[in-house]
Amino acid sequence: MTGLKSEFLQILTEREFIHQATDLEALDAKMYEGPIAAYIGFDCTARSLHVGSLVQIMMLRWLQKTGHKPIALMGGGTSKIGDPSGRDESRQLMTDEIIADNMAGIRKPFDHMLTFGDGPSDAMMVNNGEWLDSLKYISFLRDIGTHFTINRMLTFDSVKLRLDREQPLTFLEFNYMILQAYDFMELGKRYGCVLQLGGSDQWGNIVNGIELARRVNSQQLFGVTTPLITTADGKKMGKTASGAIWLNEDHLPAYDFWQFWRNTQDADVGKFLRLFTELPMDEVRRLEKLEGAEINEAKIILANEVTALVRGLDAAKAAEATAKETFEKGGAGADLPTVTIASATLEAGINIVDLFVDAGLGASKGEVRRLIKQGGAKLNDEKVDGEEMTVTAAMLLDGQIKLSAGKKRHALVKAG
RNA sequence: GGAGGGGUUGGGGAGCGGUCAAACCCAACAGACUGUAAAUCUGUCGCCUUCGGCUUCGCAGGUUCGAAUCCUGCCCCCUCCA
Repeated sequence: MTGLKSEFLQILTEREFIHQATDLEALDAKMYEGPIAAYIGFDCTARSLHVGSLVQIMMLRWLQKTGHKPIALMGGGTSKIGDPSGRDESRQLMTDEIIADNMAGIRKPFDHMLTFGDGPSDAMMVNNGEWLDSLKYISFLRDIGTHFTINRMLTFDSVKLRLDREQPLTFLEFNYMILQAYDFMELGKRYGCVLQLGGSDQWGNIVNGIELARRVNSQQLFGVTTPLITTADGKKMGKTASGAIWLNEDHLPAYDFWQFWRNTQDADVGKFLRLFTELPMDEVRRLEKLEGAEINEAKIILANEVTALVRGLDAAKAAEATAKETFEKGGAGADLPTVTIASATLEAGINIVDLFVDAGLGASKGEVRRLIKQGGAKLNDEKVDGEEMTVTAAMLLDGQIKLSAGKKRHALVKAG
């Protein structure tokens, strides 16, 4: 776009990652001059990250690809406090065990997506518990606390919002921004990290770190934030009926993950290709221009690319094969969710409604009955037209029965 | 501490003694149309085997033939005053 010189910032700009940035020209100059280290912090509040964090991880990848050093900071220490940004209520305090457990879960996708090691552009994973856990209160207050005025802290959105709504903000949470600021400075000191990336909700926290480093060390640090990613109809991306789109396989099977991307709205295809794949921009522009049924090609590519990135190539291929088999050939792909029913039960016969519930295609029998009544239930691709139907082993085709609820939800039943 | 207002089915939000499983909106789900898209239209949307039953309207009791609706106690939230 404009006269940016560094490859990293050019890419980020072109792919529309940047929402706000501090002193972009100076940062650009520095990144053009030579490799830098940059970090993003991740909360350890769940066992897996979801697609909301994928934007951030993509930035780390680009950082690595363009020769810089990405640091993934695990908030092992700060998660004991809880970030009040954008929240009306305090987080539940978490125990050390839970945090450690979460951290182990969150780690997983990073191994796919970044190359870790000791080389100059190898990624690092650091836990801020390393320095936060052992802080000495009085000396911390004297060294760091003097650089923060309450007056200013009260003006930050994360704080102001709570106060305006007269929601309690504990002193514990009030300290969060100071600790995150301290993190930034500490990473600068330890690893020469000069840039913090993050979501737009982290702007305040990032700026605090920059100011702290300037006051304490007269060091110039930089910050870049990404916009909140929304879908074309204005919703926050990544929420579906069945829940968040998790990055971890044990939270969301690869097939479902793939389907999420495959079902992207037309209007979002370009945006998602830019942010969540590394396809060349020429290709992105070509794909997003496709119209009518043709844009489905772009969606499949999107799904393949993202799934391969996050889950690995094999998972992506399996998911694509299953989708193809299921949707294009009307068959039953191996990657569909599968339930096993005891052979004896199946021999004796099981009611269709119960089977749908067992297969997870309905939350209650009532729901399944409704589904049948409305003509949305299928068994081996034949419409189920009565709730009295009994399913028996005789209906197994190649050892399995395919159940469908509507056009998109399928499951396989096997005898076992 | 004082004075008021409120907690209803995923969310918002009606209902204020029977006709209430509870209006309406959103979300969700299914069907039609399509392209595994969006928009639109139609239907559904507590649980259970039924025009039948069961369990729901912060919690626990009570009044009544009958309560989400009235009374008592408790818990939680909000607004205003101090």
